[in-house]
Amino acid sequence: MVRETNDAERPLRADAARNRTKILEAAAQVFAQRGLEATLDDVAEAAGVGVATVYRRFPDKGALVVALFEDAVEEIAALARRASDFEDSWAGLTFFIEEVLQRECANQGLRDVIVGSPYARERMALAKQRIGPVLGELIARAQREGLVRADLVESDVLVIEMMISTLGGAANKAAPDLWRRYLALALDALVTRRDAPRSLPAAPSAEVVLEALRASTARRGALRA
Amino acid sequence: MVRETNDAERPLRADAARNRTKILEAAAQVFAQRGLEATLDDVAEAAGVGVATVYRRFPDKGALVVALFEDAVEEIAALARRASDFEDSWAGLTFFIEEVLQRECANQGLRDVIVGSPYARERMALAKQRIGPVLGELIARAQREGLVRADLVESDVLVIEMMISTLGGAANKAAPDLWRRYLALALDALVTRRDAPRSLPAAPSAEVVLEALRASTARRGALRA
DNA sequence: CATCAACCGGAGGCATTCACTCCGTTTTTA
DNA sequence: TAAAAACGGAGTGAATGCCTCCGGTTGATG
Repeated sequence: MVRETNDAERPLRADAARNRTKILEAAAQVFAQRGLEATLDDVAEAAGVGVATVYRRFPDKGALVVALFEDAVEEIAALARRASDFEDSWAGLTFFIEEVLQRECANQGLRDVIVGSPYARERMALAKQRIGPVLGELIARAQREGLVRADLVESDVLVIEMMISTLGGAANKAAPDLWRRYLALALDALVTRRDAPRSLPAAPSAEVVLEALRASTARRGALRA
Repeated sequence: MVRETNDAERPLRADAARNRTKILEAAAQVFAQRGLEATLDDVAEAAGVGVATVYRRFPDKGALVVALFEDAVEEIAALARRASDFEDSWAGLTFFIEEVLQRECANQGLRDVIVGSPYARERMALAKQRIGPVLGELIARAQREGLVRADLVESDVLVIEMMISTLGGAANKAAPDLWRRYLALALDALVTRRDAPRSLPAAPSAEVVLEALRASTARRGALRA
């Protein structure tokens, strides 16, 4: 799952290698749950390790983030290619949107990376350059076939995913599938025409939704006292 | 526009009253643009006044926020009532959503208040208790008339407004009307059935959109380096 | 089993941010 | 003109967060 020690260097001592793994696992867990705003101290604690040990393996927070998420980003690029191979372009498009959204909602850290965290900014910019055209072509095909509204633009998809994942990630504990409701709603907006609306996954109680709402906008300072 | 000095107290000195006004105006401006995460030091500077002067007039940040936004919140409650008076329930609903959204997008501070900033939390909770039923009834009426999808729920409206205003507020400088595009999209999702999609306000360049995206999720730490 | 490089932990260092206060000076009012 | 009111902005204290230092421990090696 994670690349072993650098190729040209002598292997790590057994305990060091063990700790490196523990760190990556803990980081995956912590960043997924709390996003990149989690501290390396948090990661260290979750790994049952001192902070210094983390910094001994990874020069800084950004390095750890990149190590953790480059696979995930790669996977998204692969999803775009798979989506564009669908016979049914609309199915391909929804496939892509849903798969990405699911990953973003399950993983706040991934979402931060995608939306442009400076910890992995240019890495992500590169990926976007590859994904963009593929996605754009898929949309164009769906439009040619009259399945998707003609005025839809590639960046709309990004925006929609960002809007939904903001809520989805925050709601994760109380209502892990809340995002599916708004995905369904969004998809209904993308088609050229429809008769009956597709059925929506059930909404949780208003309290849960409101709480998710608040959590999702937690720009510090604005929302914490 | 803003209430004068407290009723029972002796009137402020001329310069003090003048400054109080300048502070409120500056705060309105600053909070609108940058949200409640703006500092009282920022407000003071914008007002051309020392921080102490701000604190002399308002015991703390929360007091200033409440003084600034209670009218705006009240106005939203009024909008809900006006909306429910519409003959055409769908028109009423879209009226409400659009008016609120416009205010939220033009005013990040208002958005923070609505979404649950602790600076005005219970104030807002009270307002929601009044607005909720009115909005709920309006939705129910539109559903009875077959205009709005049957599975729409009151909190959905809140969620949609929050999702769009997140983006809209952030995009304010580069693309002040970007939110209208996603509002149009969202409305297309709410109706029971439609043939042609309503036309969408034009999308700005992808760069602008991406930048807005990034700005809108600026949870500090996750996105600032 | 002895040696020592590699590794470990976690207490700080350092820089930043932000709400709020203190106090010597200035302005208003009576 | 003098006292009361108000002023400004440097300063305080409390977080927060990235990262480092260093005295002690542990694992590979002969």
